[in-house]
Amino acid sequence: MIAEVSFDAPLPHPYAYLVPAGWKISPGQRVRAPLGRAARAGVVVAVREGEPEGLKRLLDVLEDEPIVTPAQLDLIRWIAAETLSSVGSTSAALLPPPMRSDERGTVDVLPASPRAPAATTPRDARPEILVGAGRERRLLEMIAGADHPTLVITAGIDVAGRWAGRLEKIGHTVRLDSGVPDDLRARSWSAVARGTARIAVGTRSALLTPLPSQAIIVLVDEQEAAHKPPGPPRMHSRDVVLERGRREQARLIFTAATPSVETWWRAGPGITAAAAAGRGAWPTVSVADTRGILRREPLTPPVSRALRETLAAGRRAFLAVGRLASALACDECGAILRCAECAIALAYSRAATTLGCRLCGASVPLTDTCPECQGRRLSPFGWGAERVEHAVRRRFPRAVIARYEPDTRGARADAQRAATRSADVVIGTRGALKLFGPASLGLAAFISPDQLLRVPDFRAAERALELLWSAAERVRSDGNLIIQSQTPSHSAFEAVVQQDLDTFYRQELKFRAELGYPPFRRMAVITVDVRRSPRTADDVAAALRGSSDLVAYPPRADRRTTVKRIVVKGRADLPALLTTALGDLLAATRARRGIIDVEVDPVEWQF
DNA sequence: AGCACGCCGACT
DNA sequence: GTCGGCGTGCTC
Repeated sequence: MIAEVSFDAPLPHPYAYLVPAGWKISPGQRVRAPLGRAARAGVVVAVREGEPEGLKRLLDVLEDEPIVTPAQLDLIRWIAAETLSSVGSTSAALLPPPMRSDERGTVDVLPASPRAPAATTPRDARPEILVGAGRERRLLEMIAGADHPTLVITAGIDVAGRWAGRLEKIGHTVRLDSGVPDDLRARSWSAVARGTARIAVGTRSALLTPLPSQAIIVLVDEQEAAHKPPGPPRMHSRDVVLERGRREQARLIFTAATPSVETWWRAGPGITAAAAAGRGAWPTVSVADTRGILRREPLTPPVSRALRETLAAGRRAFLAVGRLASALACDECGAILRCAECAIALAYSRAATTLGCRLCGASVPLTDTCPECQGRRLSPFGWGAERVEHAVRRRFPRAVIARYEPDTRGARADAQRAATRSADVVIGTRGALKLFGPASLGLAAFISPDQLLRVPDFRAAERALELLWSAAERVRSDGNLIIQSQTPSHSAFEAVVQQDLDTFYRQELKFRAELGYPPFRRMAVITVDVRRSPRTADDVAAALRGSSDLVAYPPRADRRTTVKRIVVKGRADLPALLTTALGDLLAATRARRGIIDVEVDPVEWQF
């Protein structure tokens, strides 16, 4: 017998090995086999008869039974094809790490009996969408009331942990994410497969957990970009769940405060009623127009007033700032001081004597002369956390103010957590929102959310809505959410003011349809490393132009790095068209070296 | 991915 | 005269 093995390496094809006599090897089983000089772990993707000459022998099995069914192996193949990735790297990302040999022996991985029957006529998966107030309570009730095993997928390990705690109150819950030790995780995987564990929680690595038929798969916060982090499997968990649900006839439940535009569109008219029914308590939301206001003061009068009232009432306030720090600009010619290397605005901080580049870390001495016009009137614009803090301190000297810095770790993170817990006013970026529970704030104010709408991403408005809505849910119904903006009538702001999702999505879908964006077209971004292969970008662009069903935009250089990007649009069959068009280029070594990188259905638009 | 081979610069 | 850079190629 010959086993075809796929490895977790950028190898496009499986490799054939001789199965030693007497071994029972099936597809979906993980093995160790010699590859080059080393022994490596891989997954058996096929077993066949054939000529064994010239083949090496398998070294070892990592499990006595397959860890996935043939149907799931087929799903892995589908994911690999859709993402233009290898089967080996896709399965490595979707399966729990193999147990060490000293841990094995007690666990039978996949039993013969309860496995999902292959769907005879796959129907389109229609997830139930839980939106609006109380959606998490409703989800818990649904899981408690259902008589079927449930797999809950979250975007992050911390969220998985929180849900594990909530679900434990309903029934015994196992965790399948890397927040628990590997051996426990492997045991939980097999417990779910055997049907002895009824409720399981995990992140992306739990997406393929074998489930009995009629299982429920829940995707928590389906709109989260964190459901598609970098690295394999290069697919949003939503798309994996939809395909799995379609193949296995599973019941799918998505939760979202603000569903992705794709999900809203897929859900059909029913979601409009669901969103309307989900309108719960809501704070007073207002937009403070900053047009024509002197740019020396980050707090508009409405925000100052609300902050005063909030502090007087003994409630807490959150002031949201953008990730971009403030910069220096010339009052005479308007030039912005930029990093000579990276061309991005240098960050200005009030205390520092230098300007810093957020990208390359370069430090430039503070100057008082405009490099463009030699003018002497450089002044800060944009509102970094530091400048906002200064403004609040000046007005409210007795308030306890804490700043939330996103990338703090270790002891400093603990100190920060303590500081933000006891502060009256927390100033921070969007990451700070997770510090506050539902309806816990007296005031949330967005200092300059217009930045969110200026990022060059067609999902900018959707992202802005997500953030603002999430803030609104954290404000008490007798509290205030204030949005300071130069474009106060923007549809994302209007949606939060009116607590009306439907109008926003209708407009957004119209815009997406007109401009040919998802869900009406699929997109891909192809990145080519110019330094290592200068002509490849042109070769790729030429290859894409050969396909009449693809629209490829000209390669665009990224000033900050050595890459060029090509944006491609196509229809539902985009991955297949890309595979055909790029065939030889992808098979070449340079593709595997990461010189050509294809990201299908990108969610984070790096500029 | 890892690892070998292979051809050009600064040094025990 | 070697040690070592990483460009190119291969792994059943």
